[in-house]
Amino acid sequence: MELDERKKKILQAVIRNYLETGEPVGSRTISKYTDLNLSSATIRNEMVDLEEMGYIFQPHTSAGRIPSDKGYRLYVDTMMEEKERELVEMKEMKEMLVERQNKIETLLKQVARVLAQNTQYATMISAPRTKRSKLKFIQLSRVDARQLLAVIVIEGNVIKNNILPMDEELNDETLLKLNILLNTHLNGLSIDEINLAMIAMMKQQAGIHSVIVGEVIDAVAEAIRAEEDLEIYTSGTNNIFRYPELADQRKASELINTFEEKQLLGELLQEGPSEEGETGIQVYIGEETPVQSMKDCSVVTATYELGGGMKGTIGIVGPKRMDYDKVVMTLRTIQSQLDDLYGGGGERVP
Amino acid sequence: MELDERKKKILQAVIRNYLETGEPVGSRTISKYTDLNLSSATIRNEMVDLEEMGYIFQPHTSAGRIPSDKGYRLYVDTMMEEKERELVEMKEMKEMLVERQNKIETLLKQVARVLAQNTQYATMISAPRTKRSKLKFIQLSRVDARQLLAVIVIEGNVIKNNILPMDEELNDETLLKLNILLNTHLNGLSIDEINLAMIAMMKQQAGIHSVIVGEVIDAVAEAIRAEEDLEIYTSGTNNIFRYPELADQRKASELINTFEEKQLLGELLQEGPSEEGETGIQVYIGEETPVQSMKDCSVVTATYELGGGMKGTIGIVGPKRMDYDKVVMTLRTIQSQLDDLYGGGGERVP
DNA sequence: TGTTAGCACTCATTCAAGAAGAGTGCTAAC
DNA sequence: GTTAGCACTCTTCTTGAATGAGTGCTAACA
Repeated sequence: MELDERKKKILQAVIRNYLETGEPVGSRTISKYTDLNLSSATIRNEMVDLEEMGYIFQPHTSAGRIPSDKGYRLYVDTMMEEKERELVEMKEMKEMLVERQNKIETLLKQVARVLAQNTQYATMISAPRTKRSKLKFIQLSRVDARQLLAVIVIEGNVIKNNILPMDEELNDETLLKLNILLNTHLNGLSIDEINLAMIAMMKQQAGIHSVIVGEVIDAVAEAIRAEEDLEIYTSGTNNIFRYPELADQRKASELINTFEEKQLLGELLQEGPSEEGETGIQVYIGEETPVQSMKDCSVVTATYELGGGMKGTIGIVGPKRMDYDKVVMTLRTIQSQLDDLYGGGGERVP
Repeated sequence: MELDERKKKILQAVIRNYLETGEPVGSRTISKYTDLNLSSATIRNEMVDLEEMGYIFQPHTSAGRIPSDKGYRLYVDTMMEEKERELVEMKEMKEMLVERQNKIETLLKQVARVLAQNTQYATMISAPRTKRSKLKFIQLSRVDARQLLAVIVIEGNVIKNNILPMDEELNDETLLKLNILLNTHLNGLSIDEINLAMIAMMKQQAGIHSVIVGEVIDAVAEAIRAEEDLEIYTSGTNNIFRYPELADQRKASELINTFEEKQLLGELLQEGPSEEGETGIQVYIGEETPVQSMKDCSVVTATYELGGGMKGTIGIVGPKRMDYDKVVMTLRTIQSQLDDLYGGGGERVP
C-alpha cells in the first residue's frame, strides 16, 4: 500500500493532535479540524490503512488512534515543520546564558536548567570530554612535607588537580626540575597521546632522581587519566510528572533513578551522535533509545562545542508526544548561542 | 490527664506497629500482640484518652489509630530503644567506605550512596564549610600571557582554583613576589579572617606593583570567598516511592524538586544543628522541618567531622513512620567511621 | 473502680451491574 | 471514491449492595 499525500496529511493531523492532548484521537476530530473536508467515515477508512501500515494503532478497540514509534519516526524525519517560534523565549534564554560563567561546571548546570525551564522536559548535559584536548600547563607544588599538589590545566582552561602522597621528601631543586621536565614533554599533547613509552622516556631523563621522579610521573599520568568518568549534569527531572503517561509510580521511579545514577545516561551522551545531518541532532523514539528506562520516552540529543575541540552532548528527555519541533529548535538555538559565546576563539573559553 | 505507664506502653505499641505496617492500628491488634493482657475494649478506652491528649488520631471514624507528630516526638525523645542491630550491615558499610577516596567530593558521594542503600531512604550530605578552615597554601602561576591560575589549598586539602584574567602582563619576578606576599600574609588564616584592612595592608606592601598586585589580590580574595555556596550531594531520591504515603504525584514531584534544587536543602544542612545532646543528631518530625516540601516526612540530621575543624551535615529524609532507631544508629555509625578514617589527625584527610 | 463482653454503628473498600459516551467497522446508497 | 447510518465494542462513570475492620457505648462482672 502506498502512503499518498492524503494519508500523510491525516497521519500528520493525528500526530499533531495527539502531541497536544495526549488522548487517542478519533476520526471525527480529524474530520472537523483539518482543511481536508472529508467526513469522519472517510477518515476512518484511511485510518484503517494507516494502522495496517503500522503508523498508528488503537490502545483498544473502539478507541481513537495513537501514533506508533514508526509514526513518530516518519513525523520527525519528514513532516516536522520548523515553526518560526516566538523568538522572544530564545532571547530570554540567551540572556540567561550571557552572564558568562567563569567555571565550566557552572555554565553546564546553567544550560541544563535553562533548557529544562524552557522546554518543560528533563534535561541532561555531559561535560566536554577532555581526552582529546591538549595539556596546556602542569604544575607540581609542595603542600607539605609528604604531599604534592599537581595542578593540570587543559586547553579550554579545564583545571584538574590532585594531591599526590609522597613516600620521600622532595627538595626544591628536584621539584623545579620535575616541573620543567613535565612541561617540556607533555605540553601540547593530548591525554590520548601520553603512553607508556613517553613515560618511560621521561623517567630515564630524570636521571639521578629516577625513582622518585618515576613515582611522581606515574601519579601525574594517573591523575590525568582519572576523572575520565564522564561528568553529567541534569535538571528538570520532576518535569516528567507533567506527563501522565510517564508519571505512574514504576516509570517515574525508574526514570528518576536513571537521572540520579548518571552513569546510566552515559550511553546516550557518551558517543557523539553519528554525525546525523550535520547538525549533530539526533532523535530517539521509544524503543530506539539505548537506555532501558526510557522505552516510553523520546530523547533528543545534540552535540555542542565550546571551542578548542571541546565537545559534549546535551540531551532532552520527554514523553513520546514531545514537541519535537520546539525541542529541536531550542537545541539548535542553544548550539548556536554556545558557539557565539564560547566557540571559535578556543581560548576565550571560561 | 496523666500519661501513665500503661498508656505509654500502648502508645509505644501503636507506633511500633504503625512503623512496620504503615496501616492504622486497631485496638484488637494491640490487645493480641502485646504482653499487657488487656482486652481490646480496655485498649479502646485508653486509646480514646491518648487521642484526647493528642498523641494519636484516627484518619476517619472507625479506622485504627495513627501516631500524630506529637506522638512520634514522644517516641523519639523517650521511647526509642537502641536495638543491638545486626552489626554485620554496619561492617559492610564500613568496608564500602574504607577504600579511601582521594577527593572529598568522591567520599561524600559515596557516603550518601551507602547511607541511601543501607536505610532505603533519601539522603543528602553537605560538603564541609570552608569558611572557618585555615588557608594552607596559595599559588599563582601564569597559564598564558593574559591569564593567571590561582590555586588555593585549604586545611584538609580542599582545593579551590580559579582562572584570573589579567589586563597587563606580569613578569616572573613580580609573580614570585606576589606568591611570597600572599603566602606570608594569608597562610594559617581562616577565610573569615581575611578582611579589607588585611588586603589594604598587602596592597601597600606590594610597593611599586601596587596596582597590578591590588588587582590580583582582590581577585584571589574574591576567588576564596566565591564557592561559598554550599555544595550538597544527594542519593536515593527514588526511595521515596517505596512509601505510599509519599509516592503520590504531587508530593513526590515536590520532594524530587527539592532534592534537585539543592539550595532548598540548605536550611536543613546549613546551620549545624543546635548541639542537641552532644551527638549532633537531630530529628525533625513532620511540621517541625523547616523545608516546606517535607511536611509529610521526617528528617534526621547529623553533623560529621573530617578533622581539622571541617564539619558538614548529613541528612536522611523518609516518611514519618521512618525506622528512627535504625536511622539514628546508622548515622552514629557513619559518624564514628568517618572519625576513625579521617578524623583526629586532621592532616590525614584526603 | 477498673475490666470486659457484646452490640449497634460508621466508614472505607470491593465488586458487579448498568448507563453513558466515544469511536469504530461495515454496509448500502449517492 | 465518498458519505450517511447503524450496530457493535470497549472504557469510564455511577450506583448500590456486601464485606469487614474498627470504634463507642452500655451493662455486667470481679
